[in-house]
Amino acid sequence: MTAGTGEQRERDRGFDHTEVEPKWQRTWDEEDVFRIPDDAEDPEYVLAMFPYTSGELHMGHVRNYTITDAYARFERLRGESVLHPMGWDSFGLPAENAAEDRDTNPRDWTMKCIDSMTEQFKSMGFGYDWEREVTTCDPDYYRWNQWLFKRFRDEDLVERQGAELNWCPSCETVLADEQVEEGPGGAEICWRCDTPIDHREMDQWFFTITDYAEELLDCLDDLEGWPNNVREMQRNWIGRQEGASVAFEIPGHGDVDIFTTRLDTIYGATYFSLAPGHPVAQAIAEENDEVAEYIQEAEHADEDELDVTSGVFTGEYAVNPATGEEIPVYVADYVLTDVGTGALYAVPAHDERDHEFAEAHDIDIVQVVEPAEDADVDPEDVDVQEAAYPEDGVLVDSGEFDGLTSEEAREKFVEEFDGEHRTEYNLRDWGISRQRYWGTPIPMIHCEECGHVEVPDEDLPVELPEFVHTTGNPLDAAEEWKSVECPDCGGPAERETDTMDTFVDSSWYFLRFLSPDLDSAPFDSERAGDWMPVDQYVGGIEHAVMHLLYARFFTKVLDDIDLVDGIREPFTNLTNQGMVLGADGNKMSKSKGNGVSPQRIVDEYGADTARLFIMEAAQPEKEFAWSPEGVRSAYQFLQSVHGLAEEVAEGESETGDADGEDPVAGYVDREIAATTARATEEFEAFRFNHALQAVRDLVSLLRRYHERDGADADTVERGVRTVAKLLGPVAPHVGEEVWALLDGEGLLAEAEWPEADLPADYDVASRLVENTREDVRDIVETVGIEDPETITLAVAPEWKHRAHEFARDSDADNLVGALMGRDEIQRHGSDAADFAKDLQAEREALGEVLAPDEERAALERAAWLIAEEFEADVVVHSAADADDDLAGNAQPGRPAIRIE
RNA sequence: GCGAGGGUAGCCAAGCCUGGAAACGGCGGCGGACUCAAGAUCCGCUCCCGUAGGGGUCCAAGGGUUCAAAUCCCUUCCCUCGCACCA
Repeated sequence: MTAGTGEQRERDRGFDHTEVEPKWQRTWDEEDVFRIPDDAEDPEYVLAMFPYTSGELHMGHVRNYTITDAYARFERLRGESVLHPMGWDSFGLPAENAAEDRDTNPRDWTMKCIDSMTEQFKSMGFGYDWEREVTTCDPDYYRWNQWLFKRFRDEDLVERQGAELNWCPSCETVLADEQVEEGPGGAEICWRCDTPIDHREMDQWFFTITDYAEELLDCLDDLEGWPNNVREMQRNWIGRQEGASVAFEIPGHGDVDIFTTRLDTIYGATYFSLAPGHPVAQAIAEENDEVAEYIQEAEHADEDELDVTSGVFTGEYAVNPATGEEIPVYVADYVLTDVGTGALYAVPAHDERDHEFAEAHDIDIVQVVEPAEDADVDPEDVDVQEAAYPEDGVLVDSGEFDGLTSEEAREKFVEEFDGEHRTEYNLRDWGISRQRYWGTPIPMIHCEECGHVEVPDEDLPVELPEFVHTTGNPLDAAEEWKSVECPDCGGPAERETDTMDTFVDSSWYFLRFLSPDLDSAPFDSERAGDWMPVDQYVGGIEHAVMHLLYARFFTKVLDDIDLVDGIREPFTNLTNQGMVLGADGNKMSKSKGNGVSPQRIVDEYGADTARLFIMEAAQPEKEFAWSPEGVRSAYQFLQSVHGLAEEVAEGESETGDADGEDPVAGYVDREIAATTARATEEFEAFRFNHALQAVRDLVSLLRRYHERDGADADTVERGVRTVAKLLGPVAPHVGEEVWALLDGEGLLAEAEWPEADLPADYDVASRLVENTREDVRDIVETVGIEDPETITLAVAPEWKHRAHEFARDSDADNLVGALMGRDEIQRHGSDAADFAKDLQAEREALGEVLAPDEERAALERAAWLIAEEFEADVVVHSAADADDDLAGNAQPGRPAIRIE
């Protein structure tokens, strides 16, 4: 930074953030402003997704945490108890990698990161109850992962399954399905390191989240405080399919269950297809080399390597229970082992993939459904030999069932062919085993004699041993730690060396915040019943499926084992904050060099500037680009507010017209009230940028008024105090500073939010004023009046207002007639007739207007703005005071204007 | 392909649910005030025409409902995101 630049000088005149910000941070801390006592009743629970302990706060974090901090502060000012805690998602592979790179161990590295991040959080002025800090890698935390694992096991929600699993060769661990992403060319890659994954057959610990699939899906409909896209992503992920299963006999191999959503097409089944992984396919392979070869090929092929129509005839035939016919059995790669039952009957006439396959293998195509009468397709135009007809319709060629609709047939056939209704889900059980060190040890022991034995509760936590540098899993290398006595038989046994997926940690951390030090249970159940669910949860969209689904699952289980009282969803309202892009509009990245470090901005401009800029830039869900001009503008605005406060504080507190009759002060007063109302509404709706815009407008007005001769000092001071409060949630340090300058009572952080009622007729009056100002400008401009001296405004006469009101309420067919039938109007002769016609023309669109005297008062309050703008005298007349020429032009809500 | 969300002035973007003013803001541009000047700040203007507040044309395109449509309904086109050999 160059000393002596214009900006530097500017800064010397205003407040110095490097001094002001730490001062207030210390004060809040000393005063315990953000503490929430355990006996608080149903506080507002405001939560941001806790950060992974990378050691560095980036812009995304700053945005995330500014949003929750602003909202928490806002709610606190409104008199709510607010729970706004922070913790550390501190287990995970990056710590191990960092330890390897730096010749240290994951614990020390993580703790250092936490220290440094805590500093950064504090320098941003985020108001957390640090007494409730939670750290997942602390044995006092993860012992409860272990305890919960055992309770889940009591409920039969833990299973040991052998399965083919996703293995990341770089991370040397398995990954959950949710942690596998699609890379270039359709390859499956690791979500962390983008390494293409392998598949390995391993024994793993699973949480049987599928037991909750139905509820997890159904409850999404009621999560109205969640964004639609997140709910939709979860619906997709859970993937419910309603269908039926029916058995087909393959002689020599018994009954094979199929799953279908189109049981109505069963008469059109012309072949049968097994997934390569299906047990019957495997059995056939043992005697059939061609099948064995194909299976081998299919299992090792990468995506896209096999043709979509690839498959092999097995030589076997399945019996169609509907027709009694024998249809050929194929093994085909397009049938997936883990979808449905891994077996299906194929109906080429009514399924596009089956059609394609049938054409390639020269299999019959038999139509059994045709368009219903009310369909937009003519049955004549359907040629299933050409293309499949996959829509529902009416059955044909289906024996005695011809004429049934598809829907009726699906229902009927379940009974008819001895099948059953069945619901399939895409969701798989949650494999939580990870072959890594830096995680929660799974509290199990393997005994040769007794098998899998739990570690007794009194031996929890199973703590991690010293970290050793090794290839593979350090827990495997920790021989001494590994070897234990079997709790059941006392014989020699070995500890489980897998640790838990770190998503276990984050599935209930929001509950630990309620009672972080409790050592008899993971959390205080009674308090959970009162304080949960989280009212506002803010975090990134990347957790739409994994974290948010797991946390929902945990919450439901915890309720079912009576640890929480009737709370079945953890997060009532969810907001996904948008991305902060680089100034060039691209995602911030090292390679593009467009990143902005929060620390640099805080050093240079202060936390308040960063916070204000971020909150002004866009609504929380929207992305926005970093803008140096925007940052500077935020900084200057804060300086300007502070400057105004200083001037107000220094000025002699003379009161202009102390009697409160000054119409200009009245105007400013109404604007103060209106801004408060507007800002309050916008804060509530999470549209901070709109609230801040209103505050900026008010500050401009206050400055303008303050600089005016005879301005009422009380009014200005009241205005600036209001600004301090409205700005406080977003720019808390400057807010406190301004508050203190004006001798505010106590701390701003603990002050009371201002009353927020919109002044009477505010909207109508301000529209009147705006329109009138625009009209004056329009006239001056169009006519080209060089230097106006007097601007006269005249309000419309009473009778026009009455006529207007009458027209608004009237539903008379002939409005002109109805109006002219009224004596008070009719006696104004042709003026009345003309006006009545005008009213008739726009009768349906007539807006609300003020009464004549209110209209006049509103114009008088605002006259100073016009006077200043044109450096002219402004006179406001009632209809009676104005000369007839002028008054005649006036309409309700539209005063007559004369400019001389 | 299925699903969700979108398309608003030169650019970004509010409004749409709950129909009623060429349509909030911001950026950029233009004019003015302040200044020796520049910057910053403040006040205006920024679809077209207009010497008294007027007229014309507007919210992806087309159609419909209505006294009245950016807003409601239908059709088409385009964009973004999620899911997908899902039986």
